[in-house]
Amino acid sequence: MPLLQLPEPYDFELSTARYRAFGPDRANLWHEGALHRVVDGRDVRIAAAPGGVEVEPLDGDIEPVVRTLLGTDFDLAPFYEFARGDSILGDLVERFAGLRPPLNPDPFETLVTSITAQQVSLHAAVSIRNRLIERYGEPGAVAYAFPTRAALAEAREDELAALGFSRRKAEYVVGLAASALDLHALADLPDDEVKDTLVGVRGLGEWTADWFLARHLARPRAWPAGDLAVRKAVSRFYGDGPMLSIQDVRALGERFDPFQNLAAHYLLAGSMAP
DNA sequence: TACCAGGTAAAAA
DNA sequence: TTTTTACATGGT
Repeated sequence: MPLLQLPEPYDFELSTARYRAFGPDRANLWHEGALHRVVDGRDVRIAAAPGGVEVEPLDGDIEPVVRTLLGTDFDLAPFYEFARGDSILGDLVERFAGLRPPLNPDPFETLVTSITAQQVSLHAAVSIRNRLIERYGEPGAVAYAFPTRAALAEAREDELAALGFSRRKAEYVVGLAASALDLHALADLPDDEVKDTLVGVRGLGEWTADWFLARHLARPRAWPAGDLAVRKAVSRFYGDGPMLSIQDVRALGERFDPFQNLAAHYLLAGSMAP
């Protein structure tokens, strides 16, 4: 069985918890102890193994996608060193040692996923997204390939609405898919230009742009201050009672510079636990 | 049954 | 310019 070595520390259970937390995700499916995702039409199975992960099948096209999916881009050592200077964050990095935020390998999928999650609970978002995947995606052996941009560019808004999208969100998804914007080119731009570009697209606001920077581009300073769960987490760990405003949370993120992205994920992890 | 949930654009003030 | 409202589903 092909083994992919991962940097230490790496905690597979912790890092993949997101794929199980809000119900099964058809495109990143947890099945019999392994994570499945379709890469270039092939169903790839990823499971924990001593010294890394078993990946089947594995080749030069699949490896970078799996590495992205497992968040190996993140360099934890300097962040952990930084966290020791903050008693709250220091405690969290000990409790969640080896947690690496999983990244979404595809920019279009990242944005459509964010649109589905706008405003509604993540349980509701996953449910609606799964119906989208089953309707417009391609089934693999276990998981589904997420719908292509071309497939959604030609989708009827009525049909998306029938899947549970609001009329507005159906317009956002089809409009984004049919737009001329080169989503892969965003990877070459600095954070603020990525945000400016995305926020200029109808249906994509600052929250969506911040999570795109954090969970697709793995930008170290990405800080989704407007995210309700981030606000709750920051308020719990650094506030004194009432929930902090978006502006307060945005300002407070400066204390984690240049590790805002990892800090956000560890705070969220700590917030999920009792 | 209500109400809230990892927002956004457009209308109204 | 700032504040309010409509939106749609799933869980509690």
